[in-house]
Amino acid sequence: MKPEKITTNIHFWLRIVVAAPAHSGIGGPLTYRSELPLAPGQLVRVPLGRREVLGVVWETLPDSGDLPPEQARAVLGALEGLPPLNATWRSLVAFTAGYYQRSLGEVALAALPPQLRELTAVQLARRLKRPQADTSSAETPHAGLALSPEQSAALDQLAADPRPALLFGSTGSGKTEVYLRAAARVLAQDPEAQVLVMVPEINLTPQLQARFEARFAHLGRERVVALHSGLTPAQRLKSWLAAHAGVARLVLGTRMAVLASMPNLRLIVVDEEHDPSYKQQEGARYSARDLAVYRGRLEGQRQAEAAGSPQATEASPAQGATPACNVILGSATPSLESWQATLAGRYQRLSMHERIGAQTDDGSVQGELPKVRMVDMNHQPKHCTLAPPLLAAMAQRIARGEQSLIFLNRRGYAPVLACHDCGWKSECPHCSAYRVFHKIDRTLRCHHCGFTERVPRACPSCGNVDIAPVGRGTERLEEHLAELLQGITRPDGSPLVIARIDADTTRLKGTLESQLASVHAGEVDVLVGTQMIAKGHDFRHITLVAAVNPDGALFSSDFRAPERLFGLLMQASGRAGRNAAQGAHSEMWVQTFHPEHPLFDALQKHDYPAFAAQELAEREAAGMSPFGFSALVRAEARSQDIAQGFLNAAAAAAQAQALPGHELVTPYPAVPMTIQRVANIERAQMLVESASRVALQRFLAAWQPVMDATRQQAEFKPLIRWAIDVDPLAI
DNA sequence: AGCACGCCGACT
DNA sequence: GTCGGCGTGCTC
Repeated sequence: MKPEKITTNIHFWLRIVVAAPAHSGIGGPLTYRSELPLAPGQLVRVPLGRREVLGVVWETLPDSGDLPPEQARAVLGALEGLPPLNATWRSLVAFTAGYYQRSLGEVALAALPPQLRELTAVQLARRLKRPQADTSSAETPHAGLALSPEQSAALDQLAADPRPALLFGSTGSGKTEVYLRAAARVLAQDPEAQVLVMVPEINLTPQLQARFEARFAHLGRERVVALHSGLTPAQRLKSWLAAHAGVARLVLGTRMAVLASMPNLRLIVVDEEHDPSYKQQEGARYSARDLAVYRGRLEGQRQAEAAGSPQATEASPAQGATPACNVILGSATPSLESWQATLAGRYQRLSMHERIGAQTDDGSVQGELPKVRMVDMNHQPKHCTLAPPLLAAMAQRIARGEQSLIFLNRRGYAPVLACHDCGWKSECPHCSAYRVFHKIDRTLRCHHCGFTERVPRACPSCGNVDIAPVGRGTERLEEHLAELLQGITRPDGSPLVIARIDADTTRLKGTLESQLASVHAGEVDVLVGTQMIAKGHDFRHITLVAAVNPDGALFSSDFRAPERLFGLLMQASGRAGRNAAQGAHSEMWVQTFHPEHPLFDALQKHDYPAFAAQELAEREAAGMSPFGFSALVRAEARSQDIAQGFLNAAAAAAQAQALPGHELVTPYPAVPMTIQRVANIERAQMLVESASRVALQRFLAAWQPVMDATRQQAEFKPLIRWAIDVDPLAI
């Protein structure tokens, strides 16, 4: 870069972060100069190469530092009217970048709404000038129904104890009401306070948003905003700006919301905290739940400091409020990490187990948990998909005008198409996986790379026309059920209706909503679906839930599979009988070849603590999370040799150089990933374990440059990419 | 990540 | 003769 002439001798030196990945050589902030003083946290436009990019001022310098002054380029301008991102936000970003091994800029810029990068000064000014939200009306929030003793106790404990709280409450125990009350209390105590509520999926935001908006209508319009990737860029910018300006009092969002700028954040709620969606699966692979806990601590520290120092009053006018930012993690089946934290005393546990009837509309009281019935498939007719007793139970429900929900975690018609003559199977030519047979459009589809072909009329290998589907997906189950239940009628004599909900039937926007609506309206007698219907949807008239084939998770190589299965089954059983009148005869059916498995025993008793105790004992013995810490390094190349070779070479280099922390860290040899090849790319991974989180962190930080250097070696040039996943969900 | 520059194949 | 493929390299 040609040195630019410096036209004035008054300048300020700044370190500014820009969006560049860690391996680009500019992982940290870059030095710029400015004629105007700029504060840390200011958003600025800066020249980078030949483009203009958005940056965040990270720190101010007394001089140009180690960079020759003439090489520093001038800041083009600050984004006028935007208050700087505060120190807490910057600490949170710095922690995230460090912990998850990404560059500061990557995390910082990814946390800002994308539209902010393109906006001109004029456009931004217009955005900021928009009428602010109304001032709060004097109207008091409605008194609401009386809380249950458990709910009151939970709220009291929350106010008294600053530790993160695990709100352990079964489906229907009224966790949402606790969130609402806790939020209401914080918002009422401090007119500036903000609350962040996170949910695992975008699907779940509209209903919850409606509920929060109704409850907080007295605060004025636009005080409740949503923040998730389903918003248009303009909406997302609007919500973000409202949160950043402190106008939005309540932000409801998905995992991305944990990095939203909220200058007066006083409460964070993570609903369904065990949900794997909170772990970002690309870019900076952070866990929004873990960051929420960290952020709560940071915000609490900031407020404690603010309360203690005299000059802080301007920033925080709150009087008499407790200097803390509560974090509530809610779940009926907590992650074992959070559960263990309550056992160790790092989190407080708030338990709620009475089932409360619908709070708002029908005013019904106590519901009962459904009875869990295990079906031993060893004692059922061979090769039957649905056991006769289950079918009989379903038929009964239909005749009574009640609904059934049947789970099968496998979409499509059949997972494989096979030739019985020569043994051909519908493998994907680009992946190490089978293509799934979709009967509806007669295609073979690869669920990994998307490769789709019409079903061949005869075996492509031997020409035999006798090729047949093997196994069952939701599509085939739906078809099968129609045959098995043929002739069964509803109370009014009309034929039964079977519907299916999975990723295939809801591809079009809005179809999920309309399908759910028809279930709610009672138009459907039997609903077949994948786990997407287990989450959040409150089906009042379902009195039977069945899991057709949950065995896969019992002996999976993925150590978290049992935890997920237990959660899914508990959640599924919670779908049944939320209507108190029907609760008494609601049932959860589980078909299994392993009825003696302790997981099912705990399930039958609805006993999460027993299940957690079993799992934790196993995890502790194996040194796995939450008793040990791990990271995965993944590499992709055209050949396994290159991908694995790179990982092994990088590990060898780390060993040779005795990187900090190495004596407490164990890298395992590189292995192919479970699905070894996707879209013709070979994938390998290396597990790195340690009993010490700190040692693992130090090791990874030091290892990154070593990996960069390894990458530069000629033999690893063909490597496509590599990435570190800290605290991976699955190994 | 962008976005250059740079050196080899089929087209107005 | 140029348009354009993506390999390599740099950005305060």
